[in-house]
Amino acid sequence: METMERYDPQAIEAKWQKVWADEQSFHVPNPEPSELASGRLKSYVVEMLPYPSGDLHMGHTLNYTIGDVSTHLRRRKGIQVLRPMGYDAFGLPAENAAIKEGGHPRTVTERNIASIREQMHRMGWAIDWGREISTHDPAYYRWTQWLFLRFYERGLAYRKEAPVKWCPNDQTVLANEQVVDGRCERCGAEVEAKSLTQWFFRITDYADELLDEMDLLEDWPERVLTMQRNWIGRSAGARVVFSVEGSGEELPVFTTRPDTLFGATFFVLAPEHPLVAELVEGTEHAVEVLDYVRRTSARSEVERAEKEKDGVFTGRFAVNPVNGEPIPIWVADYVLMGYGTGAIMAVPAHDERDHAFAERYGIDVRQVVAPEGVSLPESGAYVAHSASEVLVNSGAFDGLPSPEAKERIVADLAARGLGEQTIGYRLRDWLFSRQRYWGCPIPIIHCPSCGEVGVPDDQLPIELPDITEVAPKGRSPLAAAEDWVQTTCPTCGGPALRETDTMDTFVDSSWYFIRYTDPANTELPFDRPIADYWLPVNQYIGGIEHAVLHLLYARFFVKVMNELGLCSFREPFARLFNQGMITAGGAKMSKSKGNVVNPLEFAGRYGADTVRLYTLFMGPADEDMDWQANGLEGIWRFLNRLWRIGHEQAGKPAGDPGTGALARKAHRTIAKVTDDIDRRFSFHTPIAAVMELVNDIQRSPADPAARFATETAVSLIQPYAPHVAEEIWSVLGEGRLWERPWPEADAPLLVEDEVEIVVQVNGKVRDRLRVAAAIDDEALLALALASEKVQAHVDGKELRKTVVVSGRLVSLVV
RNA sequence: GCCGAAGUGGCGGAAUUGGUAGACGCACCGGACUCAAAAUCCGGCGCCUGAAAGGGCGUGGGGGUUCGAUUCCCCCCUUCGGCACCA
Repeated sequence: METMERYDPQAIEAKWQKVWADEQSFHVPNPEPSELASGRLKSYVVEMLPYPSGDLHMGHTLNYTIGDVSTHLRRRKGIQVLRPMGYDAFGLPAENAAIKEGGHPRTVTERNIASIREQMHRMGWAIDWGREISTHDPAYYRWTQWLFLRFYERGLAYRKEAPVKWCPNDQTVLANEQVVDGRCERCGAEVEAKSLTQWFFRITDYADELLDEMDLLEDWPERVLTMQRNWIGRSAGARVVFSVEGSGEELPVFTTRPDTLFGATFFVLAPEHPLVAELVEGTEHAVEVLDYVRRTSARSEVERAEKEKDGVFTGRFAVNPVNGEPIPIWVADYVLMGYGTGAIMAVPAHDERDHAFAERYGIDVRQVVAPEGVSLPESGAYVAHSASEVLVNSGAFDGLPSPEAKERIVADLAARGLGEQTIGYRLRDWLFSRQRYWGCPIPIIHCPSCGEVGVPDDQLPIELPDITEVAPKGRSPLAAAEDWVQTTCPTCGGPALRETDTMDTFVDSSWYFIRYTDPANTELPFDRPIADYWLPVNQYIGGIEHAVLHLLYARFFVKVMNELGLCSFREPFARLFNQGMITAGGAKMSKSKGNVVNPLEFAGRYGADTVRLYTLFMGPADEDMDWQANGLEGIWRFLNRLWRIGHEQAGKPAGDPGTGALARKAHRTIAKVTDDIDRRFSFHTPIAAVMELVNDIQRSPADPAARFATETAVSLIQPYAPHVAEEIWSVLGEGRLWERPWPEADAPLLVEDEVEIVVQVNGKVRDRLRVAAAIDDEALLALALASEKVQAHVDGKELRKTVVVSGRLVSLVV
């Protein structure tokens, strides 16, 4: 036998990567204005852009290989596919690295970008490099600032003093979404409560749209939608106005149980409630109450939640609007200022927390709803509410079912101006200002006479000044750049100061997927017709960790951009795929644990194709997977086998494959691979299917369909392993594989002409018969009954029932 | 506590609409080739029982529906994820 070149992934991969780079094979130009409505098949595939940490990790490899498979498949189906890449370049890691090294964050970031770009090329991903963007580039953040100003003009970005979460380690405030179990999402430090003046986006104005417009999404994982729903936390209830006895001052509360109003036996204010100090001023309770408020503010969130419920009496009373009854007003930290009105009516008979509190302080418990027909137990009984209950002890409302009572009581209050139906949300406004250097400057000027003034558009971008001391000190390091801070007011021309906080990086990443469509635009963030042509994103791919961060913010941004007339779509991402996490030894990979697996290391040993295939072969891409390096061997063997078979078959004439078993297998494989990737988003099962096909070819290399089957296998594996597939194709097929049409299965050949039929007796498999697929049910039943193995179990017993499923089985009951 | 997802050989996993459980791969065992090794190829590989043919059991546990259940229903256990003093 002639000697054959060995499979040498390093040489092959370098060769094809050079071709793709030189020819810009994956560059997709925007359509001309006249082509926008051409009805041409197009698709927009975006993967969450990487934070340029310098090293490509397994998460990137999985993410971008999924995107690559989707992209190649769509492209070869004749669809014009946009698939760009960029860098989420602002943020703490680069800044912290720079502080450690003594360099500038920009230097560190740009070095990392160069490195990660190089590694992406090395993996052979089919990216349109002509649209590369980076969020730290003034040409990009100019438009982040421009968008901020549009939000600001509409009152959707505002500054206020509020209780906020502060990370003592990162020396900056955090958004609610960045606090996990009372800790900083990034560094794990326990967050502190502070009251500071900060910038917010009014995302709460969009709570209903963020919930209701989930209907516009084509296909998102249910778990992400559930997390967003939980996060927004919409609940229907009522606003009921109590008043302070004596002063008449209004004390509105939010409740989901207005039917229990007659059971309110006390009233509670959050310690941060603005009326607390006023209520106790000059009374004997003042010292104790103010002391309690001080102690509470020193407690962390976690501490507050875990300790036993406590509180103090203010000495004042609130008037219950349903019966005029005065009830004592307490201050307790189990009531949160951030939800509802920061005040509650407490109904200890029907709320566990209120009950615990009442027990501790000896407050009355008054039952006001009970299961229908049940006579009232002695006073003080605690009843958890159940499905069907009627009111008791509630004056004119006694006997009414709870749901009806809710409406009637609120209607009654509304008539007196003391209540209304309303909706409560858990979602808070998005706190986006940060006291750090390496972020997008907020384009605002503070003028002693004009107040807060937006920077005029023609002065954008407000560039981040170069400063040497970027370490955080609890206020923005930018404040130290005096030449930069000192400016003139655009309105009055007088001396003024620049805003020194920077934006959260989640602002940068809330619109980048639109910038890709028009990355060089110097007039606008993007051209509306072009953006409308490509968006919404047909396939968005990324990690689950952004379920309520980036994915919620980006949806909010797009809704506002839509209302600003910048685009006509309401949702950014039609379909979302969340890939699982790749762990090492069952644990999340991290530098501190020293268990980081570097894909490039394995690409150096086996080639990028093997690494790409293996990351997808490990398991379902949307589940977590543990990295087992020895599994790579199986993929390596498979590619070597494909290589050998490809070269063997290349020496044979390409005759008629016929309609034999191997030809049929090839067609079935085409159908399965296409369906699995396209419809099921199953990326690992197609690999197994192609392996099966290759195993079959190996068993019968002289089959008339062997060459066709080999071409098919190479063609089907191309989206996963584009280099080796291309190389084999160059000796086996015509043209360039990445430009070849995706194979189509021949429907008649998908049907087997002979099938295996299972015969069950009383539910147990007793025989398997090979029969013609076209056999009719009667003949099949006769054949089954004729089987010796079957007869051994039927054995003269009475046949009670027979079931024949054509092409599958015969089931006999005796 | 509430919500969601999952539990299948030694391991990763497959079984798409209720119809052959364990595809494909790893590991392991045996064989061929080789002076030998590597590579490659062929075969075996759920558990129990049996010389074999076969038989029994088997998809976290228990029940149910069905001719037939990994798949549907009920109860329970475990793991993971989210939310959590949200009134």
